[in-house]
Amino acid sequence: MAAPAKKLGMFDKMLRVVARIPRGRVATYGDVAYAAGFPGAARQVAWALHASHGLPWQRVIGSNGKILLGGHHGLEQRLRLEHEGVRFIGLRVDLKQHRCPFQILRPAKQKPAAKKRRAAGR
DNA sequence: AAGATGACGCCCG
DNA sequence: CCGGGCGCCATCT
Repeated sequence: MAAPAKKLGMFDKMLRVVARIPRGRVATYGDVAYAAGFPGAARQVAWALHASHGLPWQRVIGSNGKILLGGHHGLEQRLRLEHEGVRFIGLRVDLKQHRCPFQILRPAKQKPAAKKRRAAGR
Protein backbone atom coordinates (compact mmCIF):
# COMPACT_ATOMS: atom_id res chain seq x y z
CA MET A 1 0.00 0.00 0.00
CA ALA A 2 0.68 2.77 -0.18
CA ALA A 3 3.02 4.81 -0.28
CA PRO A 4 3.71 6.74 2.47
CA ALA A 5 4.24 9.49 0.56
CA LYS A 6 6.26 12.29 1.37
CA LYS A 7 4.44 14.50 -0.87
CA LEU A 8 1.50 14.91 1.21
CA GLY A 9 0.83 18.51 0.51
CA MET A 10 -2.48 17.83 -1.06
CA PHE A 11 -4.04 15.58 1.38
CA ASP A 12 -2.61 17.29 4.30
CA LYS A 13 -4.69 20.26 3.29
CA MET A 14 -7.71 18.12 2.67
CA LEU A 15 -7.45 16.55 6.06
CA ARG A 16 -7.09 19.96 7.58
CA VAL A 17 -10.44 20.84 6.02
CA VAL A 18 -12.08 17.67 7.28
CA ALA A 19 -10.87 18.44 10.75
CA ARG A 20 -12.76 21.71 10.61
CA ILE A 21 -16.16 20.17 10.02
CA PRO A 22 -18.12 20.79 13.21
CA ARG A 23 -19.95 18.09 15.07
CA GLY A 24 -23.43 17.55 13.69
CA ARG A 25 -22.46 18.87 10.25
CA VAL A 26 -21.28 17.22 7.07
CA ALA A 27 -19.40 18.15 3.91
CA THR A 28 -19.26 16.47 0.54
CA TYR A 29 -16.05 15.09 -0.96
CA GLY A 30 -16.28 17.82 -3.54
CA ASP A 31 -16.70 20.48 -0.88
CA VAL A 32 -13.60 19.32 0.92
CA ALA A 33 -11.52 19.16 -2.24
CA TYR A 34 -12.68 22.60 -3.26
CA ALA A 35 -12.13 24.16 0.12
CA ALA A 36 -8.68 22.62 0.27
CA GLY A 37 -7.80 24.27 -3.01
CA PHE A 38 -8.14 21.26 -5.32
CA PRO A 39 -11.43 21.55 -7.13
CA GLY A 40 -12.16 18.40 -9.08
CA ALA A 41 -10.07 16.17 -6.86
CA ALA A 42 -12.94 14.79 -4.85
CA ARG A 43 -11.59 11.27 -5.21
CA GLN A 44 -8.40 12.18 -3.51
CA VAL A 45 -10.36 13.18 -0.45
CA ALA A 46 -11.27 9.54 0.00
CA TRP A 47 -7.62 8.67 -0.30
CA ALA A 48 -6.66 11.25 2.20
CA LEU A 49 -9.14 9.84 4.68
CA HIS A 50 -7.63 6.41 4.23
CA ALA A 51 -4.31 7.73 5.27
CA SER A 52 -5.66 9.68 8.16
CA HIS A 53 -6.50 8.87 11.69
CA GLY A 54 -8.36 10.62 14.41
CA LEU A 55 -10.41 12.73 12.08
CA PRO A 56 -14.20 13.00 11.89
CA TRP A 57 -14.22 10.97 8.67
CA GLN A 58 -17.89 10.19 9.11
CA ARG A 59 -18.74 13.78 8.27
CA VAL A 60 -17.66 13.43 4.66
CA ILE A 61 -20.37 12.14 2.35
CA GLY A 62 -21.42 12.12 -1.30
CA SER A 63 -22.67 15.22 -3.07
CA ASN A 64 -26.21 13.89 -3.00
CA GLY A 65 -26.11 13.37 0.73
CA LYS A 66 -25.64 9.64 0.53
CA ILE A 67 -23.08 7.65 2.42
CA LEU A 68 -20.79 6.17 -0.19
CA LEU A 69 -18.70 4.00 2.05
CA GLY A 70 -19.73 0.39 1.84
CA GLY A 71 -19.79 -2.56 4.17
CA HIS A 72 -20.11 -2.24 7.89
CA HIS A 73 -18.04 0.90 7.72
CA GLY A 74 -20.87 2.60 5.94
CA LEU A 75 -23.24 1.49 8.64
CA GLU A 76 -20.91 2.77 11.29
CA GLN A 77 -20.73 6.08 9.50
CA ARG A 78 -24.48 6.42 9.60
CA LEU A 79 -24.70 5.49 13.24
CA ARG A 80 -22.00 7.94 14.15
CA LEU A 81 -23.69 10.75 12.28
CA GLU A 82 -27.08 10.05 13.75
CA HIS A 83 -25.46 9.88 17.12
CA GLU A 84 -24.19 13.42 16.73
CA GLY A 85 -27.57 14.68 15.66
CA VAL A 86 -27.43 14.45 11.88
CA ARG A 87 -30.83 13.69 10.46
CA PHE A 88 -31.36 11.38 7.53
CA ILE A 89 -34.12 11.32 4.98
CA GLY A 90 -34.15 7.80 3.69
CA LEU A 91 -30.59 6.99 2.73
CA ARG A 92 -29.39 10.51 2.62
CA VAL A 93 -28.43 13.26 4.95
CA ASP A 94 -30.57 16.36 4.94
CA LEU A 95 -27.94 18.57 3.39
CA LYS A 96 -30.06 21.66 3.63
CA GLN A 97 -29.84 21.35 7.33
CA HIS A 98 -26.44 19.82 7.97
CA ARG A 99 -24.13 20.82 5.15
CA CYS A 100 -21.21 22.76 6.45
CA PRO A 101 -20.70 26.20 4.88
CA PHE A 102 -17.45 26.84 3.01
CA GLN A 103 -16.76 29.70 5.24
CA ILE A 104 -16.16 27.26 8.03
CA LEU A 105 -14.33 24.73 5.88
CA ARG A 106 -11.92 27.25 4.52
CA PRO A 107 -8.50 27.49 5.91
CA ALA A 108 -8.47 29.88 8.61
CA LYS A 109 -7.48 32.76 6.64
CA GLN A 110 -9.78 34.63 8.76
CA LYS A 111 -8.28 37.77 9.75
CA PRO A 112 -9.27 39.19 13.03
CA ALA A 113 -12.09 40.95 11.76
CA ALA A 114 -10.90 44.28 11.65
CA LYS A 115 -9.60 45.54 14.62
CA LYS A 116 -12.56 46.98 15.92
CA ARG A 117 -12.60 50.48 16.05
CA ARG A 118 -12.66 51.88 19.26
CA ALA A 119 -15.36 53.59 20.83
CA ALA A 120 -14.93 56.80 19.52
CA GLY A 121 -18.19 57.99 18.84
CA ARG A 122 -19.26 54.75 18.00
C1' DA B 1 5.54 3.86 -18.87
C1' DA B 2 0.68 2.14 -19.46
C1' DG B 3 -3.40 0.35 -17.56
C1' DA B 4 -6.41 -0.42 -13.64
C1' DT B 5 -8.54 1.27 -9.28
C1' DG B 6 -11.25 4.16 -6.22
C1' DA B 7 -15.31 6.24 0.49
C1' DC B 8 -16.26 11.14 -6.46
C1' DG B 9 -19.34 14.20 -9.49
C1' DC B 10 -22.26 15.31 -13.19
C1' DC B 11 -25.18 14.46 -17.23
C1' DC B 12 -28.42 11.51 -19.75
C1' DG B 13 -32.03 8.07 -20.56
C1' DC C 1 -35.06 6.57 -8.27
C1' DC C 2 -31.61 3.81 -10.57
C1' DG C 3 -28.13 2.57 -13.80
C1' DG C 4 -24.63 3.68 -17.39
C1' DG C 5 -21.04 6.54 -19.26
C1' DC C 6 -17.50 9.97 -19.09
C1' DG C 7 -14.25 13.17 -16.77
C1' DC C 8 -11.25 13.85 -12.96
C1' DC C 9 -6.60 12.84 -10.45
C1' DA C 10 -3.22 10.45 -7.21
C1' DT C 11 -1.73 5.90 -6.32
C1' DC C 12 -0.81 0.93 -7.37
C1' DT C 13 0.41 -2.96 -10.11
